[in-house]
Amino acid sequence: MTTRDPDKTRHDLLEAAFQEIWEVGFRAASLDRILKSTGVTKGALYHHFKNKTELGYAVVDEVIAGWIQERWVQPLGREGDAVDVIKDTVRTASQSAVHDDMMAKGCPLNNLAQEMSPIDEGFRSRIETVFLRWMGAFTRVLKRGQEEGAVRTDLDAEHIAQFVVAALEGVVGMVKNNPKVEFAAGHLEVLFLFLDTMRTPAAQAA
Amino acid sequence: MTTRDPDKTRHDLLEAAFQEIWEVGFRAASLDRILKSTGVTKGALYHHFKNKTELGYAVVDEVIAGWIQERWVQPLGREGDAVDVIKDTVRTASQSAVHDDMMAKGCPLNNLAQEMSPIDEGFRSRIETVFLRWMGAFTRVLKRGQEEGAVRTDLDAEHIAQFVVAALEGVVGMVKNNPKVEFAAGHLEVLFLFLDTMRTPAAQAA
DNA sequence: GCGAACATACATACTGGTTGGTATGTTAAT
DNA sequence: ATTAACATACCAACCAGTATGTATGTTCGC
Repeated sequence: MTTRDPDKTRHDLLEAAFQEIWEVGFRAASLDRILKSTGVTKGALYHHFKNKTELGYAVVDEVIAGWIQERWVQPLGREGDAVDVIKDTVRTASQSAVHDDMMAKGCPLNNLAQEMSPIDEGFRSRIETVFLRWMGAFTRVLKRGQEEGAVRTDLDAEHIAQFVVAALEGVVGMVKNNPKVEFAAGHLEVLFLFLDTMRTPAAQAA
Repeated sequence: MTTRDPDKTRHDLLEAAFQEIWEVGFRAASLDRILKSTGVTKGALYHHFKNKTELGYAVVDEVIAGWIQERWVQPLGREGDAVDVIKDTVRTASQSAVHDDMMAKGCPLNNLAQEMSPIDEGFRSRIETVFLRWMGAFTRVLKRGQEEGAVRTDLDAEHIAQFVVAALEGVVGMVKNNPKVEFAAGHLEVLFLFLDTMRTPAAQAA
C-alpha cells in the first residue's frame, strides 16, 4: 500500500520519543502515545528497537547529543574573547530556551540525568559522555582564553567548566519551579558576574 | 489486638513515603511498597490521606520542609562572618550529604521539583514555599554581611541568594550523574571561589 | 459505673485501567 | 523466494483507588 521508508520510520520514532520523554520523563513515557503520535505500529517499533530502554538510549546518543552539539559545542568553538564567547553562547541558548518552552520543561539532558542516572548504568554512562563533551567545549574556550591572556591562569579551566555547566543546569532547574522570565534573567545576571571575575585585570580594562 | 497509635501510623507513612519518593520519584513511588515497608494496610493509609497526591503534598509540607529547615535555615542563622557562615553551612551539608547517600539519590526537594513542578500546581506551589524559605535564609545572612561591611553592597543579596541555591542544586545534580567525591569537591571549590568574590576588599584582607 | 450509640482507626478483597512486551501474522522490497 | 519491514491481537504485571467489613476508643444518657 504505502511505500516503505525504514530510515524515516526510525527517525520519526526517535523524534517522538524525544518529545515524549522531554515532557513526562522516561519511565512515564508511554510507547502507545509515541506510536499514536507517529502513526507507527508496535510491530514496527519493536523491529527497529529491542525494547523501550534501547529506544531511550538511542534518544540520548542520537537526538540529545546532537542537540547539545549544535547549541553549545559549536557556538563555544567560535573565535573572539573567551568570556564574551561564553556569555554570547549562554544568551543565545537562553533565547532558544524560551522558544522551546524549556523554562517549563527543563533541559532534556539534565531531566534524564536526574531521573535515570542513579538507577540505570546504561543511561548514566551515555549521559556522562554528552556532559563531558559539553564541559569539554567550555574547557577549550577557557584554556584558549588563558593562552591569549584574557582569562586568569590561577584557576583550573576544567573545574570552572564543570561548575559553569552545573550552575546552568541549576538555573534551568530552578526556573522549572518558577517559570518567570525575570527570575531566570536575575540568575543569569549573577552567572555573568561570576564569568567576569574570570577575566585577567588587563582584559577587564578593555 | 495491638494498641492503636494514629499519630505514629501517620508519621511512619510519611517517613516511608519520603524515602520511597526520594529513591524512585513520586510517580514511580508505589503505595504497596510503602505499605509493605511500614506494615500499615491500605485501609489505614486511605484513612489518613485522601489519595496518593495528598500523601505527596504532606511529605513536602512536613518532612522535606523540616529537612531544609534544620540543614540550612538554622545553620545559616548563626553569628559570625557572613561568607564564613555560608561556607561552613555548605561544608557541613556536603558532609551530611555523603552520609545520606545524597550523591546518588540527589536532593529530595530538587528531585521532586524537577519531576512534579511542571505538571502539578499543588506540588509546585508547596515546593516553591520551601525554596523561598531556603533562599530567604541566604538573603538574610548576606544582607547582614552587607550591613556589617563584610559583603559588597554593589550586589543584590536576593539575586545572589537565588543563584547560590541554583548552583548548589546544579552541583548536586551533576554529582548524581557522576558520584565521585573529588568531582563534587572540585565543584564546591569553585563555588567557594565565587563566594569569596562577594567579600569587600576590607574583609578579604582579614 | 455501665452500656448503648457513635466515630475513629484500621483490614481485606477486589476492580478497571495502563503498561511493556510478545506471538503470530501479512505485505512490500530485492 | 527470501527477508526486512511492518501490522494486530493479546497477555501478565502492576497500578491507584474503592467497597465493604471489623475492631478499637470515646461520649453520654441513666
